[in-house]
Amino acid sequence: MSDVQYVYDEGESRTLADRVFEQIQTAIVKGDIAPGSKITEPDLAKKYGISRGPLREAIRRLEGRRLIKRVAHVGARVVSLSFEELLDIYYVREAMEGMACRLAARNMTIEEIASLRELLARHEQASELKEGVAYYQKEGDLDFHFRIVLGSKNEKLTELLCGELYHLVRMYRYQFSASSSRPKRAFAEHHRIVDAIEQRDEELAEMLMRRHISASRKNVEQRLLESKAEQP
Amino acid sequence: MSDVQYVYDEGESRTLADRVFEQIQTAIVKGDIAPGSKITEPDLAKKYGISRGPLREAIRRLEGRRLIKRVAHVGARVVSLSFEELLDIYYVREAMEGMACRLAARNMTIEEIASLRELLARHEQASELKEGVAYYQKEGDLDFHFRIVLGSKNEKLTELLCGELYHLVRMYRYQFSASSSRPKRAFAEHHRIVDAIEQRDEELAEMLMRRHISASRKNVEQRLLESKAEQP
DNA sequence: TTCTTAATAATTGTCGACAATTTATCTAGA
DNA sequence: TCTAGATAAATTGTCGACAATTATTAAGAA
Repeated sequence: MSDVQYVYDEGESRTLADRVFEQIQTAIVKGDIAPGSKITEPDLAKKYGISRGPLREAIRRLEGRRLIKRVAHVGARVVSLSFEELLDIYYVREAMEGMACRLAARNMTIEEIASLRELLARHEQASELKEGVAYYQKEGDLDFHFRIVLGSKNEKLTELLCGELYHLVRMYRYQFSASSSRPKRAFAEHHRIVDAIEQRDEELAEMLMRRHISASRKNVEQRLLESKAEQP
Repeated sequence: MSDVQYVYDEGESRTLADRVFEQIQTAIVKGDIAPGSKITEPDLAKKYGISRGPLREAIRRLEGRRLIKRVAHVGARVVSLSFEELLDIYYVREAMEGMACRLAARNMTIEEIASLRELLARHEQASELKEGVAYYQKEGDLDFHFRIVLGSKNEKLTELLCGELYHLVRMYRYQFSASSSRPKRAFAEHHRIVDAIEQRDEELAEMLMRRHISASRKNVEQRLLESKAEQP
């Protein structure tokens, strides 16, 4: 009587290595494992209660996502964040999300566009309540960008942005608390972007998104200069 | 049948998993392992003369590079190539290499620019000899794009393009023999791009690169339509 | 025949042990 | 006291064995 085991779905039927991969990824992004710190296999294995086999597979995947760097026979370290890399990422985002926005203006359905507007409205409300700082800056803003990327209907674009770059973006936000400090203006820009998408104006949609991200970058650059002037 | 192939040492102190990773990657790109075919761990382990441990680590890295897709408890398959994905890749390249070209106009040294011109001259010669088909289409064209990406001095851009996307591009070229079939025009475009870089005209450099890649994409789209018209 | 189902084979997932290499520690000599 | 070399400890790399899951085959009933 081999009863089918539809119970026991607790953690889905993913593999140990898969789950640990995500756990470590989250830990790195949130800073629970400090940037630049060493990854010691026996320690981590003990911490997550698994053997080194699956752990090493997870580490190799993290390496592929460029969240850790490995040297043969020496070990792996969590990547360390630098201002230069942050700026590099902004340029990549400007290019890719600009293109995503162009394609979104071409391919998003009217339902998706309506849902996007709804999202903006919710953010606006939440940010009014909290004086436009907390919620918006953390995950809310990325939600908006996330949806536009999905709206491009371009799989490769989505993979590269959502599957790789956004983890780094979140990592910076968590640890540098790099909130854009210009929520009002950012909101206005978001609205104009949706307008352009709704009007199917690809050219304008791309341009507005690029300006939007470019403005964030300049903001960061500005603050970098100021902090350098303060304590040289 | 003790087929002891791939026993060349190279003397490098890399790890087994690292070497097998590259070997499999090359095999996939060149089509020695067919797209869509299943990756069976015991088979591959025997073929490369290693145990399943390092092999699995290599597979996890390939998974990260999106050259193979894995399903838990079922196995891994080499990605299968589709026309849609090829077009998706063109859009990503248009965006990212356009930005790379803009940054190259800003950051390339005059030595690098001179070297780039030299490369073009060499390609031109080689392609005249071979009637502008063979060498240029394979690796030569990618060399050009490769250098411009490096010239951007943007690490993230370089990682994403050279470390991930270009493998797929080469894979398509090898297996679809997707040579651009417009070598003369492509050459002219390359020259104008270098001109713009040399003049430090970021705006123009980006625009020309985008047009260049966009034209290739349209070329492919056109051929797709034709082949569909022939045998529907 | 065709579908269901049990038994079997093959493949993937996990583990612990051992080897190779690096890092840390300690002693000897100047 | 400091450096150099040797020794010891710790960490990474590799392997083979076993468990868990899935794919395949065979047999039987509608």
